[in-house]
This record gives sequence, structure tokens and C-alpha cells, in this order.
Amino acid sequence: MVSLPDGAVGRADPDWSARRSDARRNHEQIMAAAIEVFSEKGLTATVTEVAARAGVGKATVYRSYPTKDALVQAVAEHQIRWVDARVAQAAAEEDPYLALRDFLDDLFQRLVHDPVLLAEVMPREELRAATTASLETLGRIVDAARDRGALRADVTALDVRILSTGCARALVDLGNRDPQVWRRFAGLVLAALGPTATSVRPD
Amino acid sequence: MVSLPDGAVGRADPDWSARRSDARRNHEQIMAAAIEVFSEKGLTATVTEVAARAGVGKATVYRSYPTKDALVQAVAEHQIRWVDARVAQAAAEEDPYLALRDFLDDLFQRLVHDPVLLAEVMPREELRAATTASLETLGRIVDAARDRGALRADVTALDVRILSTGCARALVDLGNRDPQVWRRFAGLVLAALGPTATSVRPD
DNA sequence: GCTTAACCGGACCTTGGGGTCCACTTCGAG
DNA sequence: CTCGAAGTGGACCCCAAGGTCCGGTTAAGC
Repeated sequence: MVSLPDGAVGRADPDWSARRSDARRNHEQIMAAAIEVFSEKGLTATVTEVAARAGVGKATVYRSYPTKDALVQAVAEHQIRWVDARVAQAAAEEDPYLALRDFLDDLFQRLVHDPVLLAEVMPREELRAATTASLETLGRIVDAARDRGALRADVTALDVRILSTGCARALVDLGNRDPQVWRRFAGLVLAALGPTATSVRPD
Repeated sequence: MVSLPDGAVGRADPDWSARRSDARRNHEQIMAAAIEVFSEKGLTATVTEVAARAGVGKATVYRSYPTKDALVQAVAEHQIRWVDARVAQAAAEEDPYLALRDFLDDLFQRLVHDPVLLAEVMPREELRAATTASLETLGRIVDAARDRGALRADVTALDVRILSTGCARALVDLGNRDPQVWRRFAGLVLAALGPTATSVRPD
């Protein structure tokens, strides 16, 4: 797992400077707690649980996020920022194929341990916009790798996302979070995207 | 979609001959209704909904299945029998690689349209036993294809299952049920399992 | 047709988790 | 220090969905 500078995942919401200091503090504790709790127990974790973890009353959570869904979404957006940063880093590397390979490894690790990223990002249309940035960057990596003949002609960044998320989810559903296993599947995904071997089976 | 003889998916529960005829009839209507409703609305569909579809009261459903979970599980087992039959058919074909290819196509179609098969089978340990049969048969197909050099050396039947279910799920999560798309992904899965092209990227 | 046991189904209970209210507390400006 | 506005949190409401009960109904043997 490549470590990223903390700032790379920084916050985004504006005008919190106007709020009272305790409110600001609570808001951040709630976010942190939500990330923890949802990552541990999955999306079924209760709001009360998040509040407890943050050392705060339920109502306080609802003041920051009007609904549980909004909270989940905020967490998802936060996690997406991690992906953004990681993709950007990959884009900065020299060899696009190797960058993609390493990215997939890290992505799998994240997916396998983060139910929100794994199961909430794909189905939410509200998050489509939030993911376009990283998809575009990823697209450039894919293009570069393809131009060097390392990937099949029709591969897109969305393919990468679908295959990765899908496999990771299936593994988690099976209860298998073994690093050896998900690393192997990261490899399989890469193989799926590889140049169509002038197949052993011509038809 | 290959059509299978109706008998291939037949029922299994014993001693229903002892029950009264209306009970038996209701029981079957409930099963049929459950398959329909869950396939349409997903697992969140309510028991009352299933009962209504079967033209029956809620309590009658609960007489056949003591809990909603049991009902879902029964549906899952039913759907698994379809897979069993389809795999058996594939095993009877001559060319294992082509058999696998066609099987994947049919499997994707099913998965994309059946939330129960898609999302309930993998996580349920109670169903592991029910799936071993088809996994073994599928394993023989995979072995045969691998022996002919059509698949990479370390492929297992479980890999096929994980990749297929995963991709299909990701597609459904994205709301994409376009045949062209899932067919393409069936191809990608097959590519992932294909012989490791003596890669363009040696390292 | 009559009887009875099996069966049915709508009314009812219960639980749990999302979401609100308001009396109390705390920040921080003057 | 004082005071008012912002903030807090536990008690409370609500309602959807799982699961039960019992008076009425019906299959089926005689």
C-alpha cells in the first residue's frame, strides 16, 4: 500500500469557519467515526452507533447530515478522494502499465476493506460526478498503456472500475480477504485487459 | 439463451403428497410468485408483496416458509438448480472452451436479471453445499479446457464464479443491463482466464 | 350431505432504526 | 462576568416490515 500525504485527501466543505468551535470539532469527529464504523460494520451500521463512536448524541449527527443517506454519501465522497489522489499518483509514474498494475493492487486492498467504496459508490448516481475526475485520469493511463500495446484495443477506464469493484465484491461476499487471493485477482483483472492473445482457439 | 427442459429444474421437497390439495397448490404458487417478485424488485421486496402476487395471505406464506430468509433461500436453491442443469449441459458438449464460452454468456444473462442469484448465493454459507455440485462439474470443464492450453494453468471453477458474479453485479449496480455490454464482459472474463500471453511487459 | 381436521387470511403485535423536540449547556463577544 | 445565541443530547415519535393468532372456510373421507 502506497502511503499518501494527508493533505491529498483533505476536506472540501466551505464556510465552516463561521460555526462555533465545538460544532466544528464535533463535525469532524462524526466524519471520522462514520468512516470507521461503516468500514467495520458495513452500511447497515446504525446512526446511533456512529454517534456513540464519535462520543456525541444522535441529534448532533443529524445536524451535520440531514439524513443517514447523506452521511453515507459524505463518507463515500471522502473515500473517493483517496482514489482521486491514488490515480493522480499513478498518472505521474513513467510506465503506464506498471502504474496500472500497482494501482490495481492498492485499489483492491482498499475495496476489500471498505464496504462503502465497495458497494455504495457504483449504484449512486449522485456520485457519478464525483468519480468522473479520477475516471478521466485513469483513462489517460489506460490510453497510454494501450498505445504501447500493453492492453487490448477497446479497454476503457470504466472497464477497470467494473472489473475491480466486481471482483473485490465477490471476494468479500465469499468472506475472503486474504491478500494473496485479492492480489491474484488484481492480476486476473489485468490479464482480462491485456492484449487479446492471438488465441489458442481461433474461432 | 439455451432453453432447458422443464424437468431439469424440478422440485425436491418430499412428502407434500400428504398435504391437502389446496395447500400444495398454494405452496407452488408462492414459490413461483417469490421467484417473480424477487427477480423484479430484488431482495428488499416484502413478504406481503410475495403473498399478494401469489393471491394468498401473508400467513400462508409463513406456513410454507417459517421466515423470510427461508423463503429467499428456497428461491436461491431453485435458481441454483438452473445453474446445475446448465453446467451439466455444458459438460456434455465436445469442446470445453466453447462450452465454457457459451455457458458464460448464459450465466451472465441470468445473473444480470436475477438479483437472488446475483447477490444472495455467494454470501450464504448455507448454500455452499448446494453449489458444490455445479462447481465440480464446472471444474471438469475448466480442467479439460486448460489441458488443451485454452486456459491459464492456475484457473479454478471458483475463479469463474467470482469473476462472473462480480462483473455482473458491478454492471447491475451501474444500472447497465445492455446485452451488448454484458456479452462483452463475458468475453473479458474469458480473457482473464486465458493462457497468460507471454506478456508484452516481461517484468 | 355432513363432519371434522386441515387450512386460510386479515387483523394484530413487535421490533428496530430513522428522524425530531426541547430543556439544558456552552461558547464567545462585549 | 454576563448574557444571548448557537449547540447539544437523550427522550420521544413513527412507521415499515417481519412475524403471530384465531375465527371463518374448505377439502375430502364416509
